[in-house]
Amino acid sequence: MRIGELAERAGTTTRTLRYYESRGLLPARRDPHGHRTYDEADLRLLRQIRTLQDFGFELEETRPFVECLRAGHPEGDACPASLAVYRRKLDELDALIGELQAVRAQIGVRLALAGDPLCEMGGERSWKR
Amino acid sequence: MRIGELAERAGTTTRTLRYYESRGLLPARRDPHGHRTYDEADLRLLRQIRTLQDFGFELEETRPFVECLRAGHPEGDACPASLAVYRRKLDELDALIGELQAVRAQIGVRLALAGDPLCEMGGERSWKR
DNA sequence: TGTTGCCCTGACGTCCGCGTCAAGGCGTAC
DNA sequence: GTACGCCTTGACGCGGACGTCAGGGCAACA
Repeated sequence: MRIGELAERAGTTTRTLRYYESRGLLPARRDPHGHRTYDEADLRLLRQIRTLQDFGFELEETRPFVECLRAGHPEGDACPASLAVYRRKLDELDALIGELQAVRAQIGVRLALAGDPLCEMGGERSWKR
Repeated sequence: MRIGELAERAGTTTRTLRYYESRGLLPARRDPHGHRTYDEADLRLLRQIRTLQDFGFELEETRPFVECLRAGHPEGDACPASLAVYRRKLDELDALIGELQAVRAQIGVRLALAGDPLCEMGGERSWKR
């Protein structure tokens, strides 16, 4: 299949695919016209990238997963390098979530002090006002 | 005081102050040499901006707080517009924290499925591995 | 023959909060 | 005189993941 079809089937754009190729993440074969050609395996790689992107992974962080799939593993996270990225991401998320919860608490306090009766306190247990 | 002193007292840089001025957030008087001149009130405004920036507020979101202080209120969050920003930020934070926790849980599950015995499950109660 | 539709490369634009460099002015100290 | 230190404006750079435009090619269909 060509780039337009792959983009559509993965819910992304041709620009994105060309960008991935420029980063060496998803290289394409070429047909006699110089047009990029992809197969079902490429679609799987692309879906893996998109899933991780949706999780907030940077593009470079998806590389181990892609290479793992290309190495023949059935899942992108079947390789040690992928698991290492998972663990790093877990630590990053924990740190970030902690900071955001601290900020949330601060703002909650200030809202309460400013006399907003709709504001509940307590942090993560009461999300809705 | 001049720009260098204000920057140092607020723990920031002259570049940052000129940028704030270019955004209309912290305009400066000028002395006969054309040099920017600030007073203690400007330092308070600047500290307010920096505090909110540290909280993750965008520069534009700090504007109501600055204007509130400039209007003579003792606190930047004493005005309705500031409180509105607080509430919007709370909602944004809750949404973001929720998403991040969902992602964290997903990654935790995948790590566990991939056979990482060090990984604990359960989301926000067990942050450390 | 012309129009449509897909593809190509190259390059500049976007957002945000500045960092960094260039080129120059003014005042003080040595 | 000249070196230093602070100030000025203007403008380009950065990072990340693309969006968008310019200019052109090739094939199928009417």
